[in-house]
Amino acid sequence: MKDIFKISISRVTLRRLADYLCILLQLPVERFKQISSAQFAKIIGSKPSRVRQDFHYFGGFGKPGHPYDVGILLSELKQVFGLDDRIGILIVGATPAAEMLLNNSMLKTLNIHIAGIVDFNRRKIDKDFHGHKIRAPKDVPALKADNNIKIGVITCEEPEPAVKLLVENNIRGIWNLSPRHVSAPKGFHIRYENITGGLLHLLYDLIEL
Amino acid sequence: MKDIFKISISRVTLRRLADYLCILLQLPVERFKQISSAQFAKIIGSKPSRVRQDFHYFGGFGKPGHPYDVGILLSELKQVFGLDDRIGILIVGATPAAEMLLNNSMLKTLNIHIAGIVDFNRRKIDKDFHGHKIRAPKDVPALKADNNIKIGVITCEEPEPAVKLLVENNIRGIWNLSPRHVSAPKGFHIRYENITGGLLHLLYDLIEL
DNA sequence: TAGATTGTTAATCGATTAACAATC
DNA sequence: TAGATTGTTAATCGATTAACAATC
Repeated sequence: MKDIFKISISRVTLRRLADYLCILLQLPVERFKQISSAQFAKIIGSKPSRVRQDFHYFGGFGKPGHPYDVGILLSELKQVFGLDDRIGILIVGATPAAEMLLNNSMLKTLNIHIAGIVDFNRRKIDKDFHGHKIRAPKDVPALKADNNIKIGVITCEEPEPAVKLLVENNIRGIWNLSPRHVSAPKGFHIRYENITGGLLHLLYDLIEL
Repeated sequence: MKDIFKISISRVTLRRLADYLCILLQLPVERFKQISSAQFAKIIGSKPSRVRQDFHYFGGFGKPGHPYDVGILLSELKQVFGLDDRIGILIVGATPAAEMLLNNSMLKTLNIHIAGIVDFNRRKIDKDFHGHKIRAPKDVPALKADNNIKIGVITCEEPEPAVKLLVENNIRGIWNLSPRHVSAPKGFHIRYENITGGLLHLLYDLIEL
């Protein structure tokens, strides 16, 4: 990463960079000390030139004549996403989606930890949820102070109160796994993750004529 | 949908069409009998001309001079994704991600039902999983015969045996929620759903300089 | 009819790709 | 050095957008 400026990177490129990172983390380390743009492209189903162009936006991560060094690549890609610090996320909603995140091995590998699970339902508060104590909304400031919480994840069906809570606590990244669109003030970043979208796309692919 | 031919539609357009459909399904029906491209664009954070262009690939879903009729739009969009028939999906892996899908209200609304949950772990087979009996891999042919199963969902960490099972049973849509990339023979459609990709994108957005 | 809003086109903008110079 | 593979450019290809004609 040679540039100090944060250049404007397209959503698709950024998304692919995330995929590259996840692929590297899944690779058997002993067998892959180096990886070429061609090998990479084959795994991900892309083209070597696209891989190199994606890296090029950040000045390139290799040296001409040699395949990429997996260790260097990993460290550069982690830096792109600000993963040098340990990142905390706050889950809003003690739901099956929350459990899925608790169970997600990639998050641990990325040095992203679940700093707490909050629920609005009073009967759930203080109960155990797969090894985590469910917290009350009023506990969020204390949790945030201790855990470098950058992102709040909305896993409940109704996103409005969750967004309100995150905005009040100035948690500026909002990952919306609920089915409804929602908005937040300027300075907050929301991502609507419509999981069924991928399934529908697949259904379209299956239609034949 | 005026065209009989399946035109080549870009991934981004198709993905937005899925989002449009999900938004319509979440809209309070009483208040929205009609919706204009401008209203739509505002909800989804897009532009009216892009909404209309997306619909235009399918010949357009409205009549000049009038906003779209929500009922017609819903029916057209469902048709785009082949949702006129009741679609069945098979879940491979009795995992938290599987529970998340069982709990997903959008799937029910889309007339997509979970036809069965299969696991490779013998100790899990025949046990109850949130109201579903966990099935053995050998039961898949019978399940498929009864349930119009179009898609198999891989929710376990290790995708290889799951893909093998789906290919053997000629389930041609493979929705891979596992962290690893995987390939399948020609004629099968695989979608790798890297959920952490969205989270990483959000982390990038939060970096400031 | 007049007004509203779509369908459709074409210009603009951005992403992909191939080609090759650079260089380890 | 020669070979390999990157970094970088520029051409091509595709998506977005604005503008307006069509029309209910």
